[in-house]
Amino acid sequence: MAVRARIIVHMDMDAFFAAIEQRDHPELRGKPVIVGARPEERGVVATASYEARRFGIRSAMPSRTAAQRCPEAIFVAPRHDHYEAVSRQVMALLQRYTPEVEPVSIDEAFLDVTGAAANPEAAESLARQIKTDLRQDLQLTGSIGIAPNKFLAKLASDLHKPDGLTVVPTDPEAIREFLADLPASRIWGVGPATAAVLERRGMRTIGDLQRRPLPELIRTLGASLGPHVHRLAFGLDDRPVEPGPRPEKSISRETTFAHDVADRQVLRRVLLRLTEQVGRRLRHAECLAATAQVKLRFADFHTITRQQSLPAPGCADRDLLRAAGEILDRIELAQPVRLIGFGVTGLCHRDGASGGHQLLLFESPADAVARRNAALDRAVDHLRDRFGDGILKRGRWDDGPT
DNA sequence: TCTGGGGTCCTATCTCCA
DNA sequence: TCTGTGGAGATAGGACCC
Repeated sequence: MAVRARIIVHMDMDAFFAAIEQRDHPELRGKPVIVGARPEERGVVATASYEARRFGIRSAMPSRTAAQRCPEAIFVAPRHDHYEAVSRQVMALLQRYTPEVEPVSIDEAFLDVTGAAANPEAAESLARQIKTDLRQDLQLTGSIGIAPNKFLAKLASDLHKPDGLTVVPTDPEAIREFLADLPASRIWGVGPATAAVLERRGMRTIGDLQRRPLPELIRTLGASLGPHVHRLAFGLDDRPVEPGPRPEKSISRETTFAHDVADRQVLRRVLLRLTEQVGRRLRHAECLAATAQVKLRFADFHTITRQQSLPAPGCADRDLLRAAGEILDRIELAQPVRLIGFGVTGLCHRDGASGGHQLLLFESPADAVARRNAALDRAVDHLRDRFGDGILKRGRWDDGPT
């Protein structure tokens, strides 16, 4: 019996953050709205409304440039917690149609509707119903692509934004034609650096890639990226839709200074705050981390990361702070710093452990200290959850909070 | 123009150890 | 005891994505 082709839907919300702000604040509707840093700050545009995009404003553009291009633009500070709550509503809405929903980011998801729709026509009608529900229930719009696989569905959802619906043909020859004229950079994994390498070898469009043999792409892009790009150029992609949230693999926090900082004590103070924020998120996620990492970006934009393994996987502020401090002390500050960050990787779930330290029948003095520190961290987290970050401040780098 | 923040994945290199 | 080798893990950085 022949296996029926899969039907994959990709749903991508239109100008998500800006659309939520315009929905919640009617006075912003029809106006150029920019969610992101204010123009006088060092920062960029997170999302621009379609009215702002008409002025050439795009995500990741410096806010200062955006203000120059559109002086009447209204800048709004991002409300990430709110956008995440709306995102959960969107994902719940999609779950009405199939349990096979894979959230890809805060504003997009893949759905495998092979079981829910008998054919592409039925999938198209299902997609129209999703768009109607989004508009009626959440007063938001999204663009949808329907295709035999994830790569093509994502490509299709982007072709007719905003509020678009694009169906990709299923016939391989038609797929090849559909892709041929698109720039090579439309392939997942081909960013500016790889696109430049391809361009230097005369490969500008996906059609150019289709005409090159696999060994040439492997020579050009390597043993991993070469075959990946070759398959996608022909629209071949067998990655399954994986429902449910993805497990976290790292947690980090970073901040860019308004003015570059050369004072090591200032860097330590900021690093302390970032480390505590990461520790709190780690404990909320009930995870332990194996590795701590400090990131510095210097005035000339050169960026370095330095990491070290923790003595044992943990989530206690004291352990994270010790590692962060040791890493920072090892770094020579040849020039002022514009960005500092702290992160943890090598995460594992804290199954059955108490604050990262197993409860023991006969507790050693070190275990007792660790247990008391874990209890202290939990108490501090609880207070900060209720009253905000400013409620407690650590007295010294290696102190408990006071 | 002057370049955020939070992630994932891949690769190269180094170090340690058997 | 010394040397060579290969694998595993740690580390650093680059590219990419939203």
